[in-house]
Amino acid sequence: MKNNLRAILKKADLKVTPARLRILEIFSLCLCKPINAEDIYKKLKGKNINLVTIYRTLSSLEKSGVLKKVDLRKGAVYYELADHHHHHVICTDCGKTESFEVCDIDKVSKGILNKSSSFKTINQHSLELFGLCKSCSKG
Amino acid sequence: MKNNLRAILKKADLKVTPARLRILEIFSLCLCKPINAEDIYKKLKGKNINLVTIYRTLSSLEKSGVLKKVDLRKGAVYYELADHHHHHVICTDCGKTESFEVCDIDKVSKGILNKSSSFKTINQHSLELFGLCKSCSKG
DNA sequence: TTTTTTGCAAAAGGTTTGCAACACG
DNA sequence: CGTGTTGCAAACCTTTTGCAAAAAA
Repeated sequence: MKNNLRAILKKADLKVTPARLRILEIFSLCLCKPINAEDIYKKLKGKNINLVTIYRTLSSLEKSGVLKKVDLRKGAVYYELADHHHHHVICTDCGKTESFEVCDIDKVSKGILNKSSSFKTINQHSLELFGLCKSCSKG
Repeated sequence: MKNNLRAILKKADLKVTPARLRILEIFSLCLCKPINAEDIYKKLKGKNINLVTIYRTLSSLEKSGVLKKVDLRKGAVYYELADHHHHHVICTDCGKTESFEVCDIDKVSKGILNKSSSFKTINQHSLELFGLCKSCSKG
């Protein structure tokens, strides 16, 4: 597993350092929901890793395509592994997050590009659904 | 037109004030692309309206459903009128923004709700496409 | 007149930057 | 050893908050 993480870093042209391994490890264990810099910082409490390093690592990993940003409308930037395409449903009350894989955006994108006079390519998209989970919609 | 704006504020249960009219006016003239607090502040330079007032107004207008937030991945919150449903294609290089109306998310949402054991309702969604415009993809 | 709204100053997040020390390859 | 990475402190930028003065209904 550790080797797997090393490989990811090498492929991304990033040097293998303890901080980066620890951060990547968190993402690989935490498949459930996107996390932000502060979340990671807390999980690494006592491991002597600076918040600044976390921000810088997140940024490098995003630029090299290992992580992607997710907008959860929470005032901080959240990230998750970019390894498989999916999206989220977020409870606007308690923040509960569920993911889903259905996504026809590529079709939509093609249609847009055909009609658009000014866009050439579309390579990313954000799609998040917001609503209420069963516990929060009671009452 | 001014009357139209007054009506919007009244319907939203917000008192009619010069600051709110000016801010709403900007949105009604600026149908093209989402704007943020700072943009509005600049457009109102010399009109003696405080940045704080702008933030508070944006917040009230969003809560009452007149405006909606748009995530353009730019580090600040952008808003636009919530009057008709559409989404955006954003150039990740120069920020050029185009909008489109096609959207089958409601179907997707229904599917998700049917399958989900923990979500009850979905009432909003974000969907933005990111890519390169023709000028930026040259070279 | 009562309740909101506004301005000002200040604080509060979240994120970025400069620079010297350190560590990977 | 050279270049990339880290820690620290400080800066930055966007947004929020407290409070008294001003304005809407």
